[in-house]
Amino acid sequence: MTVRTRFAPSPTGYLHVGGARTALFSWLYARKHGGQFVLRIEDTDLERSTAESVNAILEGMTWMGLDYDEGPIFQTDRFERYNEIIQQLLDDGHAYKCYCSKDRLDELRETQMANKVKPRYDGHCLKNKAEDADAPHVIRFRNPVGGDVVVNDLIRGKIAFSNDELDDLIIRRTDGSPTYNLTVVVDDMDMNITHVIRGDDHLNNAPRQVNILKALAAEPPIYAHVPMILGDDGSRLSKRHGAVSVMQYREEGFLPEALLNYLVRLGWSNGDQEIFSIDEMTSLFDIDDVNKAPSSFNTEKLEWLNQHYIKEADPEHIANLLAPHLGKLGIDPTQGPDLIKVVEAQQERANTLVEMADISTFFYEDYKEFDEKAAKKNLRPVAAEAMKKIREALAGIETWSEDAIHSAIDDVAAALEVKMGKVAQPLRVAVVGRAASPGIDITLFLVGQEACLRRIDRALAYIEVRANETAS
RNA sequence: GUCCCGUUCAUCUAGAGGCCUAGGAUAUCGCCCUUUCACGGCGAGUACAGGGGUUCGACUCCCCUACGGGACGCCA
Repeated sequence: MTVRTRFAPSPTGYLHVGGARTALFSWLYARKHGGQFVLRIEDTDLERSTAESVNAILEGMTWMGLDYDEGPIFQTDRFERYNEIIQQLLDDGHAYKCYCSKDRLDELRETQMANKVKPRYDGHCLKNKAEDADAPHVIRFRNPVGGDVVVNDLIRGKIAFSNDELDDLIIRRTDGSPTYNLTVVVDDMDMNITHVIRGDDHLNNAPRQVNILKALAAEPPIYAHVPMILGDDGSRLSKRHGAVSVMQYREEGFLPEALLNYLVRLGWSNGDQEIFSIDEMTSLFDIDDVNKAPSSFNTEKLEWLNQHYIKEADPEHIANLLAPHLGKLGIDPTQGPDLIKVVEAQQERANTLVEMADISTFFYEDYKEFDEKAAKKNLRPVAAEAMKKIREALAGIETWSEDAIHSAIDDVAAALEVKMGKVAQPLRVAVVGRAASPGIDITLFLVGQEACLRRIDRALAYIEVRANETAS
C-alpha cells in the first residue's frame, strides 16, 4: 500500500502556523514512506472562500518547501461527483430531504441547550413527508441509531462515540452545494488517501465521516488527529498572539528552515535532539511519536532556532535574503560595502533578518543621531584626546585594511598607555553611533576610511559641545 | 449544558513499572572568554495537577476530582 496523505485547507484566510504544522506532518509522513502528498483546497463554502486565500496558502507552502505530488485540487470542480454520491445515498435510504426552516432549527437548538442536552437535529423530516417534494430543502445524512462508532486514531488510540450523540448532518445545502463532512469523505475515498493527518478540532467529525464511509461501503482511512497549537498564554492561537501567518514570519525575517524545525518539534520529538535538517526530519519523523497534549507556541525558541540557522547558513544566501529587508529601511546595499562581508560580520548577532538589517544600516549610511546612552557614556571630554589621535592615525593609513586599522588602534592605546577598550569603545560609538557593533577592525574597514573620518569629526564636535556645556 | 480529548520545569519536551535524588533545549540568572554586542564554554534555580487504588515498587497502569482544550453550523 502506497502511503497517500493530504493537506486540505479551506481558503478563508492565510496559512497559519497550525495549518502549516499539520501540512508538515502530512508531508513528512508521505515523504518518509515514499508516498504521495496531495494538496486539496476545500472551497465548498462559496461565501467565504477567496482566490487571495488560495494564493496565500500556495505561497506559504512554497516558501516552506512543502511540495505536493497532486493538486491543488479544488472541491468546487467536483460538485458533479458529490451530487452523484448524494444521489446514491438518497437512493439507498442513507439520506433524506429536510425542509426545516433555519428558524425552526435555531429554536430546536435553543430549547435543547436550555434542557442541558447536546443540540441535535430531531429527525422531523424523516418522520414527516413534505407536501411539495421540490420545495427548498437540504439533504441530510441518516446517521445510524444506537451502537458505537469507533475511530481508530494513530495518536490517541481507539475512541468510541455513541451513535446517539451524533445527529443527521446536512450534506447538501439549500443552494445545492455539498458540505464539508460529505466532500471530505468522498475526496479522501476517491483520492485513495490512506492517512488523514489533521488538527484535532476534527476529531469530533471523524465518527460522522466513518458512518458516511460505512454507508458508502468504503474503508475508512487511518486517522491521526494532532493536538492544536496554543498561543504563549495557553489560549487558542490567534492574531492577538502576533505573527500566526506563515508569510508574516518571512516578513519578520525568519528562515523557512527555522520555522520548519520549530514546528516539527512542537508536539513531536526524537529524544533530546533539537536541530533537524529536512532530511533528518523526514527519516526520523513518525506519527506515533506525536504528543497527545496541545502545545504553546513560543516565539523565543523560534528565534533561537532562527539565529542558529542564520549562523550556519552560507553568507551569500543570507545576503540575498537580507537585501530586501535593508531595502525596506531605504538602503541600497549595492552602494557600499560588500553585503556578504557585512553578513559575515553580523551573522552571530541577529535573531532575525529584520534585526540584522537594523543593526547593519551604519555600514551604508551615516547614523541619524547618536544613541543617547552610548554617547553619554563614551563620548566624554576625556575621550577627546584619544579620539583625535586615532583620527590622525586612521587618516594616515594608506591602504585601508583590517590589519592597518588594528595596528593604528594598538599604537594609539600604547602611546596613551591605556587598554585597547579605552580607545576602541569611544571610537566604535563615534563610527557607528551606538554601543554595539561587530569587531572594531572589521567594522571600520567596512564602513570605509572616508566615512570613518567624517563620523569621528562629528563625534569630536559632539564632545566639544558637551565640554562647553559642562564648563558653562 | 452535553459529548470528545488532554494534564512532567515559565515554554517545547525525554520518560513505554525499578535505569529518576526526573534528563535535554529555550528563556532567566551567575561566572569565564572578550575592544562593545553577540557567539562559545561552565554553572544555578524551576516540574511529574490533586486524591484514591493496583503493585514489593508508580511520572509511568486504573478510578475520581480539578483545571485546560475541542466539538455541538445550510464553516471547514
